[in-house]
Amino acid sequence: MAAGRAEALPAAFYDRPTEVVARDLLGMVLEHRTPRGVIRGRIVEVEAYLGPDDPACHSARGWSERTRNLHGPPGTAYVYLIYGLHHCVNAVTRERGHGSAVLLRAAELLEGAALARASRGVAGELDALARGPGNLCRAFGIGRALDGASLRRGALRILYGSPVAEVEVAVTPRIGISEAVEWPLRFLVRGSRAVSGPRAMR
DNA sequence: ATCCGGATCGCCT
DNA sequence: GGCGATCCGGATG
Repeated sequence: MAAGRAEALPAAFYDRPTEVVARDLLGMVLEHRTPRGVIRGRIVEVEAYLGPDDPACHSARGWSERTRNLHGPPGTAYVYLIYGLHHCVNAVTRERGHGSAVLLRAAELLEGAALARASRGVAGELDALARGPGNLCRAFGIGRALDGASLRRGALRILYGSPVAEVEVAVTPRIGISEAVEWPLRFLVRGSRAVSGPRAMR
């Protein structure tokens, strides 16, 4: 796959085992073109949710109206509300109907930091703007309106960036779940100051 | 009809 | 490290 071009990742990128997609999303670029301007960030932390056989995955409890887009074609955005106030954005993986996805947990802002700060309503440090899945969605202005949107065309896309070398990647258990707690499905860029979670998880 | 708990965050102690 | 904010789907009666 060609690197370094401002081109959206193709469906084939997403139509692979979810752990592989998750790991390969590190270093790719999340872009949201809004009426107010463009926000771009380098993805530095993700988690894989494997599908019906993964008890921590929303699809483990079958199909529902809320999780409809988790079962969409590869490269679909699955956005949902958690704890009544935070949004989380996922990239759907594998074939349509499988019900697996990668949660985007943190990004380093490359462009549109002022816009992101405005959306966040905070004057925080740059690295904290999109640290954590809820913060990432607020910084990028991602809400339920984007649930089901294609990440390959449209306002919200994931573009080629620079692949992250193996030595730069750390793998840990996922954060905030109560099932399959030990499964090593969280991937992060070592040393990135935008990564969320306690130090022990980095 | 009601109740529960969640892939979180920021402020409090 | 603990807790409240605040919504909605799913389970239970």
